[in-house]
Amino acid sequence: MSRLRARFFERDPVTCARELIGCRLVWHGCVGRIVETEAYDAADDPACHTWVRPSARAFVASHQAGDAYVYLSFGNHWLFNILVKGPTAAGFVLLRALEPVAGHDLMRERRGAAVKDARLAAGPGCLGRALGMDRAAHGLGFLGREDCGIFQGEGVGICAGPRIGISLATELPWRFGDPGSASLSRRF
DNA sequence: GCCAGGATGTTA
DNA sequence: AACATCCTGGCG
Repeated sequence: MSRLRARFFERDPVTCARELIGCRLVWHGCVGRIVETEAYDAADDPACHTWVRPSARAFVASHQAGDAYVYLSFGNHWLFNILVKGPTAAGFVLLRALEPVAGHDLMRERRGAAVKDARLAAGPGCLGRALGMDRAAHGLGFLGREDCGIFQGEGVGICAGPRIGISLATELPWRFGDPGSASLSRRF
């Protein structure tokens, strides 16, 4: 299985978001198959943080492709994005859902014993919680770390639809997923 | 099953 | 004031 390098993220966010479906995320003892992502474009996407946040624009300028962009949403949910930054485009890919592959015990500890395995990281907030995400991960170049990374997966059917939970640019079909997965945050 | 509402902290 | 969310409870 081949490890994704920063080069993978030196392309436009929509392409990256789509091609991440089916890949495996390794994160400090947890492994999950990426089954849902969203793309956010730094150039002209009103839903992207760069649209209204100088701090997000500064992040893009001062970090490298593949670095983690992590922030707190609604006061309790750490959302895990990956910086995409190439010659002609920049933005973020939000990781929205994983199918647990390994580290179930760790994830269950953080999410609660009652949560079904398939639902441990089924949603961006749940994913952050399951992985133990917090501000310490923000800005981290994790692709090359021993205990972290993303690895190529087998090809799967990928579908697209409108992004979830936003109020601007809702017409863009920039949510991607494996429609057969039981770990989607919502059905397509 | 579906929907409305509240918790909660950071940014601007 | 808004927000890239989640869980609960009320109602069919």
